[in-house]
Amino acid sequence: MKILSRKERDKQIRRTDILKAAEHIFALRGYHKATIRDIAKEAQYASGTVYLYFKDKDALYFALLEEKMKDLLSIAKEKASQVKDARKKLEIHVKEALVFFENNQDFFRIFISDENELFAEKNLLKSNTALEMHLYTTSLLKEAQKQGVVSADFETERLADVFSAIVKTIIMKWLQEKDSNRGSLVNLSGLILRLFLNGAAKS
Amino acid sequence: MKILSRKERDKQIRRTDILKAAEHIFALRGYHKATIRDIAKEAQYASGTVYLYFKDKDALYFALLEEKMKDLLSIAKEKASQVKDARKKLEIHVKEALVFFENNQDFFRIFISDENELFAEKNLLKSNTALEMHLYTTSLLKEAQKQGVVSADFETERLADVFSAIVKTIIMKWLQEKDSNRGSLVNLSGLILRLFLNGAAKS
DNA sequence: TCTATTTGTGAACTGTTGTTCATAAATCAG
DNA sequence: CTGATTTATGAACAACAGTTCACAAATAGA
Repeated sequence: MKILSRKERDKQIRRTDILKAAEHIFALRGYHKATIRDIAKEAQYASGTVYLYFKDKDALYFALLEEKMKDLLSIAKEKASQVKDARKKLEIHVKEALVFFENNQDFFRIFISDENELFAEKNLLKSNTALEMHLYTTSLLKEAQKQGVVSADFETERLADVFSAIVKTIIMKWLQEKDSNRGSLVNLSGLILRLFLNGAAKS
Repeated sequence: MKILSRKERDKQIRRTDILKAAEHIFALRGYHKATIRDIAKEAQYASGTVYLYFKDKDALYFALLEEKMKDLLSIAKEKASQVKDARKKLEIHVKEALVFFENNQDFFRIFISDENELFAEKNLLKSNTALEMHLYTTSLLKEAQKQGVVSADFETERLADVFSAIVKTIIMKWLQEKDSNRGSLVNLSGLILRLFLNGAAKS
């Protein structure tokens, strides 16, 4: 039925509106200080309405995180799959992450905070998508080790952690710079790769 | 007066007991979920007593953070000042941090969470000691650049950020390992320095 | 147009937590 | 020992935020 389908579509749109509002408020205030009332207000709904679309605050938060991470992951995988060279794959991976986060700065803030919550509390329930992202990064690096681009001396797991940490750090600091003095985030992909692959020492 | 001095000393001891309890609870639950009641209970006091030693929850939290960071900073500075070579200075710096955090794991969790809170909210009030730590790391790297140990191509600020990020990442992952399979954290100083200075590429 | 169903509302309910304060216990000075 | 001062207590208070729900508005189908 056309009608029912449109109803479904409208429902999705409203759900997305709430997610957008949540993204903004969570990024602005952090999970704990963000209130359902704030989010509802931003989405131009009453607070009760939020509960028609999400079971509770947690479900809203996780839906937001999961869906955005899925977006990033699928984009990155798709683009990187178009080349064979491991170094090039890494480069594309970094660039896609930088582009994505430059376009989703609110989400980046939530993404970063979330990791620490998970670390601080012994909440072991890392989201599936987060795990997938980690696995994917690890697989890229393993391939790079096979191809001789990256030294096989290091444990791939640790490399993945450090690699991600460098990317995140560069993004964080870029976000903290005054808008006026900063160019596009993608310009920093070279810096990231050079630091990760060749280090800081004088060559 | 001897008597007054002992009273003062006892007061400090009680204050320290509360700080210890706070360190444990904050590390366990994170700032927001940690309650004054929990902390008081852990320190074997009633909740009101906490307010005899600290103005409010925030003051307790910041006192904890500041005092521990000061400890770390002064130890690291002292030890590193004993050598001239910039690479050696960096090495000592890393080792001291690793030793300190291995002995203060609860504090490390708080320390990490705090940075992200500061980033998530636009709370620009970074603590003085945190700033001092950053400045100190920067100065070490600047010296390393002068001595030709580290390439002058990079902005020292960014290097300091990345350097700290690598150290923190390695510690975080070490903390997450099962106690049984992990040796002392200090053993990882070589890994950190190699990754930071020479990168992950096959040499 | 009229009724049924879906969707939206926001006041009210509930539990939690930071903080205060009247009271009690402990310690001290003389 | 006694009154004064310091320190500790935990019930009570107030604010806040997640969640529910009785009711209202909007929409669909006839």
